[in-house]
Amino acid sequence: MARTKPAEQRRSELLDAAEQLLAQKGIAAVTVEDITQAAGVSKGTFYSYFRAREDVLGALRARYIETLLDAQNEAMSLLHPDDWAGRIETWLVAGIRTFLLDPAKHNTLFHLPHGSTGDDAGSEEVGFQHVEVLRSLLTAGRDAGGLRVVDPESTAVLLYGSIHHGADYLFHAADPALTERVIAEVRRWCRSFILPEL
Amino acid sequence: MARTKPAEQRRSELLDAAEQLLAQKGIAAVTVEDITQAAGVSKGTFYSYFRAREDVLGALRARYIETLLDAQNEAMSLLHPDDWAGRIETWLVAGIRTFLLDPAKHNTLFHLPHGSTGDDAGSEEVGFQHVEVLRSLLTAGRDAGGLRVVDPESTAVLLYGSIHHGADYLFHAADPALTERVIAEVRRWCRSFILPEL
Amino acid sequence: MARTKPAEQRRSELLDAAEQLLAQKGIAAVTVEDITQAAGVSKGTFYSYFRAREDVLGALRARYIETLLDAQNEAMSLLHPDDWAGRIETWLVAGIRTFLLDPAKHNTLFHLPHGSTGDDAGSEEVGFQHVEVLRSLLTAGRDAGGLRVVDPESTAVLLYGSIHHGADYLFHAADPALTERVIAEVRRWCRSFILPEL
Amino acid sequence: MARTKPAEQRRSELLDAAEQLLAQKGIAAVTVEDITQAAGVSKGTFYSYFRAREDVLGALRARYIETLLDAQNEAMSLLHPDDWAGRIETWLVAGIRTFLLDPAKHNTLFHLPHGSTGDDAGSEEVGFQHVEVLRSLLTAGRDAGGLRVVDPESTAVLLYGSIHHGADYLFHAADPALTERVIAEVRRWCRSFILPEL
DNA sequence: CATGAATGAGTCTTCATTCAT
DNA sequence: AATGAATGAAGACTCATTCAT
Repeated sequence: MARTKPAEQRRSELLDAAEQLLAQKGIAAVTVEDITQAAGVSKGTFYSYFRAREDVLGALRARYIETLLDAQNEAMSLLHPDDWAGRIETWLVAGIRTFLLDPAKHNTLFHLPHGSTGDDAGSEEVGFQHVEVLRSLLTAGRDAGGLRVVDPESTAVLLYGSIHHGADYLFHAADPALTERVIAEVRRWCRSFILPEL
Repeated sequence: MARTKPAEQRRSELLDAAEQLLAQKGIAAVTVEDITQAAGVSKGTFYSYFRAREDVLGALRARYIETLLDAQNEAMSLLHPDDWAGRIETWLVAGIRTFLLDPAKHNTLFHLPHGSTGDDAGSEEVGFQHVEVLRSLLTAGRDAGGLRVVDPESTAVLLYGSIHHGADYLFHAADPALTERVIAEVRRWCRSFILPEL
Repeated sequence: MARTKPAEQRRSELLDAAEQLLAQKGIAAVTVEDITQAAGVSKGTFYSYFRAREDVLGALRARYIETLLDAQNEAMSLLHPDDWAGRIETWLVAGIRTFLLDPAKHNTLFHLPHGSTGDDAGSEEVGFQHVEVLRSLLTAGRDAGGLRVVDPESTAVLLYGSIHHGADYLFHAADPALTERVIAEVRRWCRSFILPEL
Repeated sequence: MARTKPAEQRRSELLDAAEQLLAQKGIAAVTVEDITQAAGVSKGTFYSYFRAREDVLGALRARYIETLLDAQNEAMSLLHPDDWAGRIETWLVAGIRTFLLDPAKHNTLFHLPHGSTGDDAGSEEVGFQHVEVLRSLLTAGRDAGGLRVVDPESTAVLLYGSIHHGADYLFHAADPALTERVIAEVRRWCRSFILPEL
């Protein structure tokens, strides 16, 4: 009955199953047995791939962030490298849009009981990676003379917060018109606020 | 042995104890016994004041939001009513500062396991009340001719997100200098972005 | 707010409330608070009238048995004292009929978790009083030459068992026709089995 | 530390332990921990075999009834098929005797708090199976011309009630002499009441 | 006498984790 | 490597009972 599979695939299957369940029932309600059952393996197998139940979360979060960043970067890559404001705008809007494709996934992954995994959850929760990407963009754009930014890091923090919360808010508001208006506002911010004065 | 107290006080004490513990250990980790012990009452007493363990959260969240809004409104009230940009700036900065006075409290109160209480938790989580206050300010300021805002609601959503996440980020970054820089950036936003062109 | 009432009445009210609730929810599910609330008194008051929660049961059982016996004896009293078989028959049938008027009451009162009140519950459960009445009748009838009974006590035990269980069974079967047939059978028993040979 | 056993055996052991304890302390007083401790397993194991504490009852009742019926049928099988009265008499007396071998077991198994499991508990409590066997015997005996019975079903109900309650009564009375006298009375009933007139 | 806030022992149930097979 | 039976610590919740007012 026991069918050996490549370790990486097993791990992936477990991760997929967990993600699915997490989105459905929330973190607290998903048991290890739920996950292994959904993945079609025995309970014991879980512990060959993860040291503890909580470890899945870290992996899933990393995966989600990567996916999101990929989507944003890909959208951004279509624009001309010199179009700094446009690229940032595109990057931000892609973030909102991608999030809204499957908001439940993000919510369950990142709205965690504090202190559950420890303290490293915070860095992911707070979007260090995203902020870092934004900061780089802003800095590069400013250094290249394409953006008017006084403090790239602070701006990155606040800008990321805008869309991060904005997306959350839009999900809860569930108002498509508002979504478009907020996106328009983001674009406006990028244009008026970031564009160089010339 | 049983020392009767006014119901409202008992409830408050339980709430205080819960808040304290929540900030320390996170929601998931706080047991009813923890709370009652900290409040100096027996386990059973808890259930005279709350129907279930989860009920405390709603109360605490409401309390936190109220406190935060009070602090922001109070700070804002010191400025001249016509100083729209200044008032908004002050309101926003007061939010960050108040949050940073006890960031753990906010984090544990609002970063919940998805689907736990389920219902209206989302609206609190997403800061409907704060956004609403901001929107009112922006609308009033625009109508009074003191602010240049295209879409007050969208702006409110994004602006609130900026400081909401900004505060979170600053807490995790734990860098006082960055805090000041971000606050400066917020001020800059308010000035350059919201002030009328004249 | 505290309104003093004659002790006996208070006790009665508590008993009534308990009986009502017992019939509705079963013994295990009825709490002291349920009872006191239904009786319109405070929890503490309960303990002025009963030493413990379980004491109500004894009282209620006694009350029920008394009522049942009264009904049976009254029905029996309408017949001529010399009509031994008829009186016994009437007494038995009255027992079944009275029971069927409110079977839930009996069930909740007597189908108890064993050992709950201790051991004296058994005597009530097993109908010592009823058996004793029957035994007296049978003995008297035999001694008066009106009944053919070899062993009045054994006969009483078995006869009482017949109708006791018969009533229970009829309640569960919920078949009015069967009820009448069983009652007819009881009458037949009494006639053919108990009547003197002449 | 974990010693795996065949599921059926584990289940049996848990059932045995529960039965033992039930007889000793009554249903309400037996905790899941009592049972698992007596069975030598951990508390959690209980819930691998039963969905809830209450589930044990159904299983035990079924087991008891089966055992009792087996004993009665076996005793009856020793007699000649045509000896209808004798077979019924034997069946009845075997019921009493078997019951008296371990009366506590029956008492605790069937004297339940009303409404606990609720559903089909009643049919077991009221001895549907036993009554059915008796009814069959009486009908067959009558049809074969070996018994004088007007209404087999009613007779079965009352007859079963006689011995059912009789056994209970005898257990509580704890008087061996009375036991024999009651059994003699049962025999007399069967002879005089059921035998054909010839 | 009556009240009802407070007590706290007692139960059921869940589930992460282990480990003999 | 995989299995899944077994573990047992942990926690939520109930409720009979007490007692200060």
